[in-house]
Amino acid sequence: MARPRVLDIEKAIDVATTLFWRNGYERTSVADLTKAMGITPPSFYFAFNSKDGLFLRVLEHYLETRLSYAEEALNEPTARGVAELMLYRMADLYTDAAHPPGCLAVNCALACADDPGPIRGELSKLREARRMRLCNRLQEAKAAGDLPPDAVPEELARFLMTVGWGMALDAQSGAKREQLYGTVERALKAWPS
Amino acid sequence: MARPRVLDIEKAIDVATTLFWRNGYERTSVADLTKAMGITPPSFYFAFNSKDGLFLRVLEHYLETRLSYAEEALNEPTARGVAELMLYRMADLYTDAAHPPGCLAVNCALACADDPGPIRGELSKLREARRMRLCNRLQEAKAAGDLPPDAVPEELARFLMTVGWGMALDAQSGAKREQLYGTVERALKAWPS
DNA sequence: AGGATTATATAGTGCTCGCTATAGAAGGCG
DNA sequence: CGCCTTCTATAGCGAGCACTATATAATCCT
Repeated sequence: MARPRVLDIEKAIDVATTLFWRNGYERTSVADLTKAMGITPPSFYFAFNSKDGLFLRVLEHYLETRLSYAEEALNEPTARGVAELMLYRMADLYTDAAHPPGCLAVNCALACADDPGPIRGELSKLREARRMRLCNRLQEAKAAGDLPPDAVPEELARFLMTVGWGMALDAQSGAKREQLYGTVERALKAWPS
Repeated sequence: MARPRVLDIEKAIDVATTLFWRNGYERTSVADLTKAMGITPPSFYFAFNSKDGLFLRVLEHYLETRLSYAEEALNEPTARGVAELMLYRMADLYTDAAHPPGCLAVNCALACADDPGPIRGELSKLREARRMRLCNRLQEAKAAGDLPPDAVPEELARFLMTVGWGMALDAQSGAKREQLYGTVERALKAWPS
């Protein structure tokens, strides 16, 4: 009908992902985003409605592409394998030179307000959902005799997530992949036999 | 010589600590601070010079009062005791109902810029210093035969700090003290015998 | 009390924030 | 082409930010 759209949404989301990842949600301004995307504010708001709206899309994209990489671990046949692969893939993700260090969700989690906007809630829901999936998988394992009878899936899942978040912070502070691997190996020593 | 100061610096720092702890550095405005302190901006700047200056004092105070509580663990006679007490005290601190949940330093770490101001650098230095102290203590232990010869103090220290940071995030997300205790117990299972 | 001194309060600085009203440029269809 | 639709650019909105210049009030020393 008319002038074709020139903005590449996919690429714009990639750019935004990098900025949010590196600087957090609040420290990334719309001006930064539009400048990096090479567009002007009206185009930005036509495409994404709001900064919040863009961030939610970035988060969704991050969840689908990066975190799913770690959550493939849930398909491992043994509970031990699940724990191992999940931690190693987290360590890989948080130290992937193709992206800023650390975890996008963790890096932004603390930098968002508690009351306004759906962002903090979304991040919290995301963390809870990940732990629930892991917990469910470990419950299956326990039912199948793949974990000792005294193992508490909820506790084990929380432990793994805690180590993962800690590694995300460590990576963002500059820790190298091998150092995270050391932490992973150490943490796995706590896994029930 | 003249009108005596009415502002209670100690109390003002306490108030600021709570605000920074709960909302992070960036989301706490000078207006929020002055309102909570019951003073006006000029008094604020007379007393603290800048928002950064206040934050550094808050951080110093936090380090001396709260974190020293966790670092008393370094005085434990055995390496195992050091690890145990440190993790438990972190869990206690992060779930102390007298303060907002989580760790002030962690809550603010990600919400600060990387280039401007000395804040991020200060937080990073603080984390590094804590790990170094712990690492040195574990090296002593190893030299004294209190840790196996194949133990790597640097790796163990990093592991403990990682679990601590993860717990800080978990607590800030609403985890209860007993749940953190579960994580601590699990983490301690990874400790070399 | 007088007057120097110092903390306070009012009001406002320039800046950046997220966001948008208005107007102009670019292409498909008759 | 001429026109209409759709995207884009310029410019600026009000609000909030960290911070401060000016003026006022309160105290101690003489």
